[in-house]
Amino acid sequence: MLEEALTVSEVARRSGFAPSALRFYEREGLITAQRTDGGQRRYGRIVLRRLAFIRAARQVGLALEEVREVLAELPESRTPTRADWSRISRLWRERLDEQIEALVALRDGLDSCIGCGCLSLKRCQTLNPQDIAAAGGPGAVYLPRRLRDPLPG
Amino acid sequence: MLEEALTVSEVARRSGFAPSALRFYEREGLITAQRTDGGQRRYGRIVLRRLAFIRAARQVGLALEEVREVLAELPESRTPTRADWSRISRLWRERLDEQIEALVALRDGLDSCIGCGCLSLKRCQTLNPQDIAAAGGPGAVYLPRRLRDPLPG
DNA sequence: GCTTGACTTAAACCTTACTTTAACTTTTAC
DNA sequence: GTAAAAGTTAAAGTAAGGTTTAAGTCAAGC
Repeated sequence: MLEEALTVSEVARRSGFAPSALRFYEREGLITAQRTDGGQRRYGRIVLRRLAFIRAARQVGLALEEVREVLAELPESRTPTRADWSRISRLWRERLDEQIEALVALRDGLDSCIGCGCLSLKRCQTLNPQDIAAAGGPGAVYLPRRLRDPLPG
Repeated sequence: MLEEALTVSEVARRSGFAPSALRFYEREGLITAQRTDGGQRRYGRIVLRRLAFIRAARQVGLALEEVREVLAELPESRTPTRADWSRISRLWRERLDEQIEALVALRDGLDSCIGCGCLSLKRCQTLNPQDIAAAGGPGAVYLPRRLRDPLPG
C-alpha cells in the first residue's frame, strides 16, 4: 500500500459523498479501489477528481450512465494527462453548451410570453403548443431539440 | 358539459403526455378534470397550458413538487389573467436564470481547467476541490450555490 | 341494441440513484 | 490484548415519476 492511500471515511469527507454512495459507484464501475489484506478499501487520490466530476455532472442533470461513459475516457491505471482532461472537458463543454442554450431559449420564450397578451390562446407559442403540436406531431414541438428529448430519470 | 370538453385521448395527443401520466398528474393535484355522468374525464382547454408548463418545467429539471407550487398560483376556476401569467413567468424566470448561471459557471470553470495545467493536482479549482473542501466542510464547495444543493431526484 | 374502442380503478411493477439494515470483520488506540 | 470505531457484504428499502396489468364500465357508430 502506498502512503497516499485514503480510507472510505476520508474520501467521503473530502468528496462530500456518503460511504454508501462510494460503494455504489464502485459497483457501478465509476470508481475503483485497492484493498488491504483485511479487505478494506483504500483509494488513490485520483478518485477525488473522479468524484468531483461525478458530482458536477449529476448536478447538471446528467445520468450516471452518461457520466460513466465520459469517465471511461479517463485512464484509471495512469495519472490522467493534460490531453485526457482536455478531451473530456471538450466533450463536457458541448453538453453544457447545449443545455445552456435550451434553458436560454425557454427563458426568452417566457419573456416574450409576458408581453404577448397571453389571454389569447392563439398567440402564445411558448405555453400554448397545441396548434403546432396538432399539426406537427405530439409533444411540445416548439422547444429546442435538447428539451424535447425524454428525461434521463 | 361545455362543448370545449376534451377527452383523455385528445389531451394525450395534443399534450404529448400518456394517459397514464395525465391520471398521475391529477392524483398529484397538478391538473383537474370534470367527469361525465358515466365517470369519464372531460378536460377544459386550459389543461393544455398547464401541461405545457409541466413539460417545460420537467425538461429543465424541476421536480414535480416545484411545478405544483408554481401551478398553485394559477387559478383553476377562472381563466388566468395576464397578471397571473406574468407573475408566474417572473418566478419562473428567476429559477431559469439561476440555473443558467450555474451551468455557465461550471462551463467556464472547465474552460479554465483545460488551460490551467491540470497535471498539477494543486492548481485546478474546478476538478480538484479537496483542499477547499477539507478546509471549508464537505462537498464540492467551489460550485455556485445552486449546484451544491442536493438534487431533486 | 350491440359491438368496439375508449375509459375506469386499484394495485403492482419499473428505473434511477442511492440508503438502510443486519450480521459480521478489521483497524486503531489505549 | 481488548474495546470501540470503522469497515465489510448482501439484501431490502426509499423516493420520484411514472407505466402496466387486470377486471370491468361507458360511449359511439351502425
